[in-house]
Amino acid sequence: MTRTPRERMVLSAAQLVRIHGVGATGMRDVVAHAEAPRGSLQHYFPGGKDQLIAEAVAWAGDYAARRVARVAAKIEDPTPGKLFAAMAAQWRDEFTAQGYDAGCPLVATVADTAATSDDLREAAGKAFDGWQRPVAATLEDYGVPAARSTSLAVLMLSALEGAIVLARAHQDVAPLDTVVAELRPLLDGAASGVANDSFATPGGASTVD
Amino acid sequence: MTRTPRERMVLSAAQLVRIHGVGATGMRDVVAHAEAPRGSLQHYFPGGKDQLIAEAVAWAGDYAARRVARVAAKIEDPTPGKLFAAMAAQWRDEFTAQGYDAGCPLVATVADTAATSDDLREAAGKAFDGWQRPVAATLEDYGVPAARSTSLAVLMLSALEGAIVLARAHQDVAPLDTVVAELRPLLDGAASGVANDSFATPGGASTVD
DNA sequence: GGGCTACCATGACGGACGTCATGAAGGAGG
DNA sequence: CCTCCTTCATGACGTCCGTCATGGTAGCCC
Repeated sequence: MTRTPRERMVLSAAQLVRIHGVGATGMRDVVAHAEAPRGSLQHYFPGGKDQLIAEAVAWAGDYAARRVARVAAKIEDPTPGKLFAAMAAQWRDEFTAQGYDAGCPLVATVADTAATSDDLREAAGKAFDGWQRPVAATLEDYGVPAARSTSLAVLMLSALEGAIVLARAHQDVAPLDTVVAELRPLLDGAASGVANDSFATPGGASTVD
Repeated sequence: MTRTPRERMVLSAAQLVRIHGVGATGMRDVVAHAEAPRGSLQHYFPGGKDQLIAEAVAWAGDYAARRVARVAAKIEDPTPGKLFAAMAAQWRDEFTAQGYDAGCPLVATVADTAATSDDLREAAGKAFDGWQRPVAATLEDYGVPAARSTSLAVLMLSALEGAIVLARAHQDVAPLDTVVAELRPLLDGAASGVANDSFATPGGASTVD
């Protein structure tokens, strides 16, 4: 609570984007939520709404990255599958405790502005990268080969984001549990040096048709 | 092109939501895009914007379901992994051909309105169900046990939706290719009757910590 | 033909938005 | 004390939004 008004506004913007999306999040809503003076907007964010949202997206990316590091440190007997389960559990806990009003701000930003603002789309892309990097690094710590770790990190982020959307649509955490249950063996298998395609049809083409 | 103005408006609404999200899609934009008379809005959609968007979402769900059936019919020597690859390839092709402006309308609707409108959130949930059902049914046709097919369908939808978001953020189809490459062995393994948790730690708890 | 219904056209209303102009506190340094 | 600069306050402007009111046209049915 000792945060500067500027920080509060960025943080409030991120939270409001999670709930209402970029388009439906007004500048007046942000200052009201941040209990900040409205006049400060044009002072701290001369770039207008885009600058504010871009900073909120960047903050969200950093926050996600920090959260990965924090949760990874608390896993005992760590495996890739447990890391993914822990990441999903954070969303599970929030949904059950706080409801399904808030989703991922990066998804909301991409959905609303990918076609409209290159700046915001790029900011979201960098935020995703900043989130993906510690995931991949942690996977390597757990014994996943470097060549594989970024691929698995992309899979984890994709499955998690998609499950979040499904969970919100259904107001049910079941999709989160499902992707964790299904992905866990695959992820843990990658750490023990088992080849990726041990089950693939031998000699099968890697493209469809 | 022989579509009725009403159909054109629903279809245009769906396309505009894919690009701009729900909040930034205006009714005037819809009638302009559909080349429909503006006066028809209050006649065909007395429920206002919510009704129009809800119908667009429902249409999108039906369309996705039809597309699954259509693409499944064209796969030779079908396996679950090939089905997933084919579904991802449809998005891959669209991104490379048309650019990254348009995403999944269901994701955009959930991100924008999950906290605001129960009607739209529910419509999105039903649309996801209508999409998931033919996927699960096709998996069963391919030899996946019934108990497993819905779980894998949820995983496929989640991973696909998440990869679509990542692809749009990066303006690169790589995430789609990655999730297909990583998920293919797992999916194909499920069809040959291999147990899901063959790699899981024996007797391990299914929750983290 | 008269009347009824379906469909389309147009303009207006109230509100919310992002942005800007203007100006007032309030401490720092001379 | 005066001045400068950061920070905050407030009101206004122009635009766009979703919705509504009103009226016009076209075709079918009795």
